[in-house]
Order: sequence, then structure tokens, then C-alpha cells
Amino acid sequence: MTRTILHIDMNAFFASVEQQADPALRGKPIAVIGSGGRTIITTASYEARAFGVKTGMTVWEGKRACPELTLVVGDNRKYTHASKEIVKIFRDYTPLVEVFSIDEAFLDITGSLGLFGSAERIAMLIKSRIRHNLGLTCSIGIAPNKLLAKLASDMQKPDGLTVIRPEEVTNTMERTPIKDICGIGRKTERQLTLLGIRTCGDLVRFPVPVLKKRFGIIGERLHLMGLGVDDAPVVPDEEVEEVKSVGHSTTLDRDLTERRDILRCLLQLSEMVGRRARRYGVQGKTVTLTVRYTDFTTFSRQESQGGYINLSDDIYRAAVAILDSIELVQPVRLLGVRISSLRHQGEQLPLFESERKKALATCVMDNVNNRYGDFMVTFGSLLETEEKERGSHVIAPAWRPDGIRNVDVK
DNA sequence: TCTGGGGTCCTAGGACCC
DNA sequence: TCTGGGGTCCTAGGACCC
Repeated sequence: MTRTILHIDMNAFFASVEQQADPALRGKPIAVIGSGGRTIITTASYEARAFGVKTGMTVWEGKRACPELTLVVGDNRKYTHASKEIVKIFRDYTPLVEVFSIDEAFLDITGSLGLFGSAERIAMLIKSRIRHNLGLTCSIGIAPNKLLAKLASDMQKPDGLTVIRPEEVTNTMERTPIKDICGIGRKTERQLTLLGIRTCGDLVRFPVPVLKKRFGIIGERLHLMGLGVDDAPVVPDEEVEEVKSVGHSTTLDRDLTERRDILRCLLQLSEMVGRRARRYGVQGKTVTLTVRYTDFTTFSRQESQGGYINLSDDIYRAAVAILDSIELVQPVRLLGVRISSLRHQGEQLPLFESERKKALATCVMDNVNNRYGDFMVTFGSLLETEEKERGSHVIAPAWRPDGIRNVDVK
């Protein structure tokens, strides 16, 4: 049966939310950035894009492209709030809403067409309500599957509405560049280009066995992508799988060489990972430490623990143990801590008195921090840390209001 | 004055056990 | 006085997404 899928992509989401919140920013070139010393541009307003300011640029590059660029440090709470409001609107038209990221969603409206008339009408209603309630614009793609809907939403920006009808698929794909397909990144594009493949039309005509030999399992998928075929269902939030890992990493304001500086950073990261894991109610068996050197070479080392952990102190000890097994040969630019192989935490209290006390103290600390903000209460050694180095400068467009999802597009 | 941070999935090789 | 093979767990790295 033919499905009707909508993909909704908010236009310059973070920047638009900031412009709505502060009228003085409207109509101006602005860029939303992180709070760290070596941050990048997360989102540029359309006014800024006109000057060539792009996501991923350094602040300095952005300023060079557009000297009057206004920089705004991102505020996740604003975006989360806006995102939740938008998702509420989606749910008025179908229960099948898959929140793909903080500013993107797929809707399966196959069953809602009878009630609302047509896909275009639903799309127009959604656009007008988002504009009216939040002052934001979005681009919507309508197509028979997720791959094509996502492709369509990208075709007209900002404030676009693009339909790819089943009978138009072959024609559309013929001239679509492969890099426009969700799932074909820079590396794959380069490899395909070397094979003389530039459009989906080229991809479809290329022999599948050769693709399979070159790309393995992905090879077959690539062929289907080129055809515009995609059977992946829209998976509503309730059915989304459990989170598989919890991690934090940070690019330091300056490269570190001193062990005590590195340890302090690891403690801070371990605390952020632990607290989030405890909030999710999960424990991890594997701890991974990631290191990036000055010259950008990046590597990770992981170690399975004897049992499942989520106390900051336990994570910290594991991270330090891994650190001690490495010989650092350059100053450190980035550090990351992650736990994986997760399981749900049971209710049982630790067996030993000392462990029970540690768990209880952690719980009290979490409550204070959850209520009053990050790092109000924390380990003693963190208190020497500079104010600006503390806290979570997490600003990630892929971050989801409620947990994490499966990105699989097969 | 270079290059963020949150994730998922896949591959490949080694250890270990039967 | 032989050299197979399957299953599982673990580790490292890379591609991709927003």
C-alpha cells in the first residue's frame, strides 16, 4: 500500500528561535554558537547565510565572511521548549510522529488523509500553526517514504512545500546528486564519484555486485537509495529503542599537558555522564575514554568493568585507569568519557554500608543539581575550576527532547 | 586565527571456550 | 606430534546523522 510521509525541517531553527526571543535580532545576520573557547557556528540565520556564513565555520571564519555578524550563545532550553510545542502540533494530525532530531520529524499521515482532505492541506495547516504559535517557518516534504520526504523537504528553503508523487520518483531521482541522499556522506560520495557515479540515475545503472563488493552490506542499500526505495516505517517515540550509550566530551579552551588538569577534566566529564545515566536510570559495563591531540589525531580506549556502574566516582576511576594505560605523546585538545553496554538500573541498594552511603550522597547531589543547575554541588577538586570551564556547554542540533533514537534509515 | 558535541551502526581482528 | 571450526565477548576505528 502506498504511504504518505511528511518530513518537516525547521528553517535555521536555533537562529530563528533566538530572533523570535529577541526582536532586536530579527532581520539581522546572526550565528548561534557554543559557549566554549573554541566553539563553532551551530546555526546561521538566513540573513547571515546570504553572506556565506555556514554551519561548522569557526567564529573567526563567520566574522570574516560577515563582519556585522551577531553572535548568540545557544540556549538549549529555548530550543527544547519550542521543539516540544511543535511536536504537539504534529500529534494533532497523526499519532505516527517520529522525532528525528530537535528540529526535524517524520509523520506518517496515510491514515489521516480521509479526515483532513489531503497531504498538502495537512502540511499547510502545520506550517500556518507553527508560524502563528511560534513565529517560525519550516520546509515540508511530502512523498511515499522517508528517504524521499527528506529529500523533498530540502528542495525548497526557507518556508517550502515540495511534493514528490509516486509517478515522479524515477524522473526526480535521475537528476538528484547522490550527496543529497540521507545516508550518503562525504566519504561515500567521494568513493562513488571515483566510480563515475554522480547522480542517483548513475547509481541505479551501476552493477549491484560491484557495489556490494566495494561497500559490503551498504552496497545493496545504495542501489535502493538510488531508486528512491525505502521501506523504513515511521517509528513513534513510544516504540523507540532504549539508549545504548551515554557520553560527554569537550574541546578544552587550551591544550592540556599537566596530568592534574587532565584528571580534573575527566572528573567533570565523569560527573556529567554519571548524572545523566542516573537520570535515565541506566548503568554501563563499558567505559570509553576518547583523546584528541593538538594535531587532531583522535583515538579511544575502552575497558569492560567487573560490573555495571553509573556513579560518577566509579566512572572517573575507570577513566583514570584507562588514561594510565596510555602514554600521551602530545598536548590534549579534547577529552571524552562514555559508558555503554547499558542495562536498566534495578532498585536494589548496594550490599555494603560504604557503597550505600556513596549512592545516597550521589542521590542528594543529583537532586540539588537537577533543581538549581549543573555543578551547584560537586566534588571538591572541581571548585578550583574556572567558572567558565564548568557546566555543560552542550549545544547539539541532534539532541532530542526525550531520549535518543535509532537513526537507521534502511 | 583553523577544525563542536551528542549519538548509532558496521567492520575487523583477537581471545577464549567447547 | 596436530594445525578444524563455531559462538561469544571484547576492542579499535570509521562512517554517518543533526
